[in-house]
Amino acid sequence: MMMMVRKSKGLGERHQKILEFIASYQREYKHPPSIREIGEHCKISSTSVVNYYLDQLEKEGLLERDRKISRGMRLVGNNNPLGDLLRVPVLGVIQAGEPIPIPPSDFNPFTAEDTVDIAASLMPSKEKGKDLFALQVQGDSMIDAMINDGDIVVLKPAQEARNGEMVAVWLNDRNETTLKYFYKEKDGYRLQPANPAYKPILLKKNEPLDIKGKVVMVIRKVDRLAV
Amino acid sequence: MMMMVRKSKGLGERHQKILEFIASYQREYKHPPSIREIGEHCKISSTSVVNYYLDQLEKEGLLERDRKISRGMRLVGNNNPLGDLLRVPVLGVIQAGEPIPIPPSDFNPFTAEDTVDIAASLMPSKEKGKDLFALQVQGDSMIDAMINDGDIVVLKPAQEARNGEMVAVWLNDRNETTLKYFYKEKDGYRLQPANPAYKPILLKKNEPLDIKGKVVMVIRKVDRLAV
DNA sequence: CTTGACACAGAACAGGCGTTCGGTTATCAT
DNA sequence: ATGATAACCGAACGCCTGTTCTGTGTCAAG
Repeated sequence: MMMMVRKSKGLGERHQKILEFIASYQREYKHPPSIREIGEHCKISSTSVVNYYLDQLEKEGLLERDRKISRGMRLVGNNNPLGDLLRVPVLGVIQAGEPIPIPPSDFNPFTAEDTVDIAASLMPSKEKGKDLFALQVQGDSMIDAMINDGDIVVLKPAQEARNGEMVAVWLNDRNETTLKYFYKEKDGYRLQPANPAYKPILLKKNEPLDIKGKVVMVIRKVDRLAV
Repeated sequence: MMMMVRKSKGLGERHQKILEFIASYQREYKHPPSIREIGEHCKISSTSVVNYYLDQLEKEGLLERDRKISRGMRLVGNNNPLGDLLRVPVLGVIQAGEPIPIPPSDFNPFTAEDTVDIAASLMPSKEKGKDLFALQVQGDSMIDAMINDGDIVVLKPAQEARNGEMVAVWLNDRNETTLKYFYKEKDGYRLQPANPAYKPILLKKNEPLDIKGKVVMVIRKVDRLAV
């Protein structure tokens, strides 16, 4: 009888096939396959052999298994078609002259109507708390922050900032919220546009500084037509 | 004995609790809980009652179940912490004076070293093919396209474009690839920067127009410090 | 040729887990 | 009061599924 012998130390043909099957199965059924299902689709007649391969894939670090649990396996890292999403509520619209809404502490993302999903892998682990919120930019008011009409800005609530962070700040004299890089200087604060073609705003120490949040991400969907 | 009676037709406290438990369990263990595990954490002593609630949640359209399959349940839509990701390969860097790389047809996302995950829900369904690719912007060369140093641009391969679409186009005379809105005009083409503070580029009909791809998304992570 | 590692097959075991059914308590309209 | 209905409980049934054990054919090293 013909036997497959793995020449190289790496992955054999069957390892690859199993990996691909798990990924495609999970894409289709939204849950992992059972050992027997893997066997059927990969022409492996014994569950013990599938188990044997899964053990190897686990040793290779390509798979994680929850023993004793039905379908308790998942592809590790980049092979997993299903991944963690952060559900970020879109609280409203930001535009010149409008204050930005702040999420109430009892905010429940389950009942939020408008949310955007962000792959958790895109976020630094520090920001993965559930207090993130998003705003949709309306108009050209954020153009000096390199942010276009329609962009989605993801923010983390904050009342203060460190040098170089982009913050949403309420400008009392202009009666608007805007996005700028924040710098503390010896005689006050400098709010620097992201686009060097625009001039910074200088605030004296005695002027009120009302930071609403830090920008952690900007997302622009370009599927619509521009003007 | 005290019984919970659902006054409103909507979700009761227990429905909510079960929903939240499934989400948190799935976030932690990467697979759905069993009926008995739900019961334990939600103080429901009978598996039949959990089943009873799951049926209701399914009828409400908040849950999908694969009967007969262990842990065969998933939260529907926005409640599901695990979702479809698009694995977009980052093929390289785009900067003034550099041509952008084009993905070879035999490109295998499984072996790609550098990828970004995009929540599938962020993409219009049309673009969900696997031929998307991404580029990292280096330098300020794309500043007129409202794209900053470090931004990630997601592109769909294309050789032509319709009016109003943002394209990556090779400018032969300038010896660089750039991102502009595309417009066809009667005597040629107009390549319009996204920022109205910059002037458009006008191309005559006889000048070569070399479109590399259409921009479908721009992602800016603002966790780093700016200059 | 012997030995051992490897790649399998098949069967049996045991626990996990969804399902179902009979029964109980509380609320409410009639 | 009374029946209907919704919200439970507990136990039993039985399939699903991971695990384990015994055995076999292949191949390369000693």
